Amino acid sequence: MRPVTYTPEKKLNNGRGRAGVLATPHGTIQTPAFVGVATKATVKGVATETLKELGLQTIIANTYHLYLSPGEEVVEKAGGVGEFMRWEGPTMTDSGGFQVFSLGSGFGKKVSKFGLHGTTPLSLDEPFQEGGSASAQTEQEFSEENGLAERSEENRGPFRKKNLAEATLYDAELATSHGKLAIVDEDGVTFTSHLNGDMHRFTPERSVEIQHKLGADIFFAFDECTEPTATYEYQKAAMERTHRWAKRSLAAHRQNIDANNRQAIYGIGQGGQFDDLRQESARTIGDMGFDGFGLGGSFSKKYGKHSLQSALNMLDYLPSDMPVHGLGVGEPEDIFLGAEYGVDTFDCVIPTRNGRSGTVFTENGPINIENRQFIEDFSPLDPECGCPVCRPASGAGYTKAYIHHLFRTKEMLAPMLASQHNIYFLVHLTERIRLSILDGSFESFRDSFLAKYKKNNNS
RNA sequence: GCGUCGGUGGCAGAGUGGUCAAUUGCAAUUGACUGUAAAUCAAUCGCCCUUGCGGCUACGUAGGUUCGAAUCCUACCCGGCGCA
Repeated sequence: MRPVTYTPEKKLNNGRGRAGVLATPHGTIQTPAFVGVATKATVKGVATETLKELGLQTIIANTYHLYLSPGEEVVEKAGGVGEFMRWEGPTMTDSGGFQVFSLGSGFGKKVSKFGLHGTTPLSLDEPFQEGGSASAQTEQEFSEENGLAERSEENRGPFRKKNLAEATLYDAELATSHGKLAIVDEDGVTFTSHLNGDMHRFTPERSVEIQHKLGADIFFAFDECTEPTATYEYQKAAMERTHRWAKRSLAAHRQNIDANNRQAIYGIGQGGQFDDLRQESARTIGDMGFDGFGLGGSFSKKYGKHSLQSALNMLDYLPSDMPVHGLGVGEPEDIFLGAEYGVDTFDCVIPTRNGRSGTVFTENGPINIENRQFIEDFSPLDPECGCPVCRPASGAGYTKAYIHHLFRTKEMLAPMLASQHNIYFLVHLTERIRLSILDGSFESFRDSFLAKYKKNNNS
């Protein structure tokens, strides 16, 4: 018996979307469900005991970030990521593959033909022919977008001699180039920080090893998330590499009997915006024997409106009843879309990231609570919301004017309240979608919700 | 009263003859954010408009020097400090 099993309860007429139950060693998840993002073993701004109050059933932490700090051994000693943060429910960890994308695109990701034991290091300045850089974004552009100051804190990880040694073996020049690149090779990925010179290396086996120590109920195979705008050739190469890594991730997991009894591994499908690649990826990953499937990619609006839609078609080629997780899918419209196509669980930073910058979800579309117009608005964030911020058990909820004031005065309670409200909003939206699937009203619920939600912002 | 230093856009504070409608920070206005290098980032921020290497008004007030002044000179007003 596998540690995580999925049981569908009811399907939509399209034969794709469904409601079901995902059973894990730490409890069941009623799906579709929204998963809280706890990258560094904390949902930013929300105390663990509050998470349940918001309706979250599960959280997902990040391998790369916990490896950097406090280190996977510490988390293991703490009893696993769930125990570490005193979360009693089901947990997930992401593999760190996304960092190949987010760090790599920032630094001008390069792909090396030479593996760990290659004799001739690839010149850092030389464009790689087999697909080339996945990103046209320059380092300078990146700096302007992201701000240098924030990087140093994020990258201030423990210095690891072992990784430096590996990386040095891999490419001596990297040590003195101050890590302007994330370098992908057949064996894995070398990450470097140009601010502090730290080097880190992930391979599928290493990612799985770390995730075993993190101990989540569900974890992901190490993949390469690509820039959605990358060329067909690159997407294909990255996808095939991801498939090879998936096989290795799975093998590494199956070797560990103990972990096999306690943890489930999901394989991640890629393919960018190309239907044939997506199809191939679903078939390949679906046939490998994973416990579940991760819909990989990056579906930010800036990459076009229908990138998610086309990626979702790949789910048709998976074994039926294989649980599906939508990685980084969380805009209300996208949750509807995902649920319609059979995504069971969704994780997304958007409730907390947007919450921290003052964007608040409401039934009538998102608002920016910092805007001047709310200075004397004494109504709740969303009149129809039942969250602890809008409607605490003790009485009247917080008003827009109050939260507006908290943001204006930079009080730490401001992003906390906004994040909590946003999490509740998405959790309960997903829950209502689940209920609508169960009672057969999905389409009408979707249409009425979106009509209202999009009325004031036709995005 | 004498001496001295200083009065710059909402605030703080650069600039000290032309490339200054004026660096920068804060505030303000708006926008962005989809497996978190994010309690972050971006744009705008004197007035007018045909939005342009455009016009106008501006650097305490009033004059002056100069082809040209926020920048130099004179007087006055105001403020800090020192001495009476």
